[in-house]
Amino acid sequence: MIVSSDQMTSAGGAGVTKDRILDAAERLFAEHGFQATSLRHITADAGVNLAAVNYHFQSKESLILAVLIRKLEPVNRRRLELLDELEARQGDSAASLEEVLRAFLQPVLEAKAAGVELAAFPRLLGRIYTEPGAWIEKLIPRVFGEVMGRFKAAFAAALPGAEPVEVAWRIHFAIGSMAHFLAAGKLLELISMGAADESDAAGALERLVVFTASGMRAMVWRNKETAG
Amino acid sequence: MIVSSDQMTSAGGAGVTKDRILDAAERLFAEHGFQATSLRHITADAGVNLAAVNYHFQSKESLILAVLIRKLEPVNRRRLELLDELEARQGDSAASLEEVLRAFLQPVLEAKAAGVELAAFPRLLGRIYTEPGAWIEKLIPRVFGEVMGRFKAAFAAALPGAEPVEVAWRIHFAIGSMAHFLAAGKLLELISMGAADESDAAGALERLVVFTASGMRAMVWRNKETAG
DNA sequence: GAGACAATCATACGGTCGTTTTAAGCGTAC
DNA sequence: GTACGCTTAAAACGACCGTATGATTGTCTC
Repeated sequence: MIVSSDQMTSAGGAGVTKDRILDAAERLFAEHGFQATSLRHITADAGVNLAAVNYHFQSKESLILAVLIRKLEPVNRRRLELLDELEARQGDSAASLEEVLRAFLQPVLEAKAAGVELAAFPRLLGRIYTEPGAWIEKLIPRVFGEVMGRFKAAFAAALPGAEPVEVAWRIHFAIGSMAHFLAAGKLLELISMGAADESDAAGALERLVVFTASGMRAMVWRNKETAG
Repeated sequence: MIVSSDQMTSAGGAGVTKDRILDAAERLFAEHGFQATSLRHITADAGVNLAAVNYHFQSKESLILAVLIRKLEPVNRRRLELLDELEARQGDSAASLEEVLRAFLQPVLEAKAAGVELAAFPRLLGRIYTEPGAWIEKLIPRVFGEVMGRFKAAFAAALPGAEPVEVAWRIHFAIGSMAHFLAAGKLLELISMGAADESDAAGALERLVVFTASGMRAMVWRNKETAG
């Protein structure tokens, strides 16, 4: 119960309590889901008072948003970094589909490998449009707006001849493979009866890139065949 | 408050209340999720008494299981039907990857097109391994045991040269694309900015089959190239 | 008709939830 | 040294949760 004084200064040491809440919330949300995790669990785990949540964040919803944003921001920043490098290296010519996919997928799988629990987010994504009130819709443009725009253009450039609508379908399927891997990775062990290792980040990335690149390209070819 | 007498006979008319509960629960679970849907919501929506849930089902968990099993059984029966037809038609030679995929995917998309709300299940799948107590793990073998076994063999036959572990990876990715389409179909409209139509069942099936078939095959080829 | 029986009813129990209120502790500025 | 932010603390609020209980209903069997 002894707290050093610098924990409470407003000018000096920054909000320790706030970060403790965020850390505990992130851990518990990932483990039990959002609804099932109560503020009392979080504050008990963080060793802070219950009321601190509603003081630093205004509500549980805002806390969830803060946790997700903090978790996803570095991933998306790394994605844009890789895409920047890629485009700088390519110059005028378009980057290959595999390279764009790698830039998109690698930061996520890296984060997963580094122990960041990302399983909660795909689950949340699927829930956004079915939850009453759609309380979190504003998260999408805020967190994914830039990434979505940049990568849509990159994918379109890497898939010449595909209409924008078809590019969207392919991106959607590719995200699906990734999201399902993140959210239900353990299911892989069940399908393979223990033989496959979901924690093999490098192997997973390579397999994901090959799988999605081929799937996305196949749809282009098919389009060309049937339509052109 | 006037109820016809045949609603209460135990011998004659079958459990009307039970079905009303299942219907309301299915609708509300799909709309709000499992945790967020209370038994009071369900019984109010079904127009039955609160205690009826714990009378006909023993607990909320059992109700959830009953809802899911009722919803998924026809889908999986149809899957096996299509696979039976396919294998009977093929005789000794293996069915093509596309055909196996179609048998696997079509019943799900058909059900979705027919208005059966399936979005809740992928979400649940992702949650199974993170929920405390894993209260629903027994659902997987019960509902998917036969389907999983039969289709694993069919996929392996359609992907000659692939080790079982690699087949599992591919199935996992393919399921991911499907599950993500079911769970977050509306996200597609957002990516395409309203141009793509997620309710186009035939188009979705065709795109899914092409995408996943190509992805799964590409991993075989790559394996042959690098390993052979 | 009387009793057995399954189904439905109104109601209550013990808990937990998110949030609010009120008070206290602390560093800083005047 | 005292008034003033900012942060934490303890306790309570009203609401809702899943479940259990005991009475009541209508129907069937004898």
